[in-house]
Amino acid sequence: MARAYKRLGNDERRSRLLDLGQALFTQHTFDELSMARIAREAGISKALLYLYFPSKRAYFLETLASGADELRAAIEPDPDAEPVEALTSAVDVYLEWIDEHAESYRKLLQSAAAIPEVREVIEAVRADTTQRILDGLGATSPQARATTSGWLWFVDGVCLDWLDHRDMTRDEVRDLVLGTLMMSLGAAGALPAE
Amino acid sequence: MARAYKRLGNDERRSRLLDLGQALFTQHTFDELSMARIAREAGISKALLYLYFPSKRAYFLETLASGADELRAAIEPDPDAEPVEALTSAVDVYLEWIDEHAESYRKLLQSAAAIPEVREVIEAVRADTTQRILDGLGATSPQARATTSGWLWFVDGVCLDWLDHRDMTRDEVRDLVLGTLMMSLGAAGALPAE
DNA sequence: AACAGTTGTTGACCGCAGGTCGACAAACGG
DNA sequence: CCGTTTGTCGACCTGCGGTCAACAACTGTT
Repeated sequence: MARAYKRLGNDERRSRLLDLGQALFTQHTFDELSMARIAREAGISKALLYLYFPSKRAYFLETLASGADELRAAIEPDPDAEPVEALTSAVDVYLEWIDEHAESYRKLLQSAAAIPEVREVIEAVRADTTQRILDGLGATSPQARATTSGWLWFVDGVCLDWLDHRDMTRDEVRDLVLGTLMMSLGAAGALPAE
Repeated sequence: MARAYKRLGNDERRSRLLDLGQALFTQHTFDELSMARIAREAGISKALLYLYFPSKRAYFLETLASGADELRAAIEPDPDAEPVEALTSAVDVYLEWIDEHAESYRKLLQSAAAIPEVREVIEAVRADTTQRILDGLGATSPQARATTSGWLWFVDGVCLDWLDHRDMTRDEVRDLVLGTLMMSLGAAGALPAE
C-alpha cells in the first residue's frame, strides 16, 4: 500500500512554511488568504499548520519578520557617520528595498491597519525612527517631533505615488524626500543653525 | 396578546439604522462589530438589517458617507477665493473636524486599510484633492504631484501625532502643515515665483 | 524480524461570523 | 371582515479561525 504522506523534520517543515508564507503574503492581503487555502497550497492539513504556528496572525508576523529583518538591519545607521549622512544612506537603502519589493511593500501597507499587531510594530518603528532623527539633529520641540513623525508618513505617501507613476528616478525621490524633511524642519523653526 | 413587534416605515427604519451605525462605528472598529451585535443593539433581527443593506461593508460605507458628506462639503473650496486662502480655510475646517471627532478619525484611519472599498474612497479623495491643489498653484511636474500627494499623508501623520500628544494648538498645527506644503513644493522647484 | 516509543500528520469537529430564505404578522384598502 | 402588501423574524447555510483524539511514518532496541 502506498505511503499515506511524506514525513519531514520539524525545522525543514517550518522553514518551508515560512518560505511559502512569504511568497503568498506578498501576492495576497492578509484576509484574502484563509488558513485552509494556505494549508492546501502547502500540501498539508490545516491542523499541521496550527501545530507550527499558534494562530494565523502569528504565522503572518513570523513570515513578515523573516523578510523585514534584513531591511531593518540595512537601515540601522552607521554610528560613526554624521547624522545627515546616516539618514541619507538609510533613505537610500529604504528606497532601494521598496523598488525591488514593490508589491510586498504595497500589500504590507494594506495589511498594516487590518492587524493590530502589525500596526503596533509599524508604529513602534516609526516612533523609534522619529526619536533617532530628532536626536541626530538635536531638535526637541513639539513642532519638530510632529514634523518628523508626519514626514515618515510623507515618505510612504511619496513612495506609493512613485510606484503608481514611476516617473521619477530613485535619486530624485531620495532628494525630494530628504529636502522636504530639512525644509519643513526649518520652517517649523526646529533646526539648529548650521 | 401583546403586539409581537413595532412596525416602522421604510425611511424611518433606514435612517434610524444609519444613525445607530454612525454612533457605533465611531466607537468601535469595523471588525469589532458583528452584524448580530448591531441588530441586537438596534432591537431588530439580523435579517431585517440585511433587508436594508446588502452587506456589512455596504452598511459601513453608507454610514460613513452620511457622516463624511458634511466634512467634504465644508472642505469644498470657495471658488471665488484665491488658491492659497482657499487651501488655508480648507485645512482649518479639516483640523477643526478632527479636533471634534478625534475618535472617529482614528477609527476611520484604522478601518481604512481593512476594507478595500474604504481605501478606494480615501484614495480617490486624495487624488482629487492633490489635483485641486496642483491646479490652484499652477504646478505640473511629477515632483510637484508626488510632493502634494505625499503631503496629504503628512497631514494625517501630523494629526495623529497631535492627537497623541495634544501639545500644540490647532493654529500651530495649521501653520506647520501649510508651511510644510509651501516649503517642500518650493524645495521641489515646483512653485511658480510669486 | 518484531516490537515499542516518538512524533509528524490527519479528518472530524466546535463556535461564530456574514449572509439567505420561507413563513408570519402588522397595517391598510375595500 | 377579508385580501393584499410589506415590515419582520427564526432557522438555516457556508466558510472562517482554531482544537483534539487518533493514526501512521520513522527510529532504536533486542
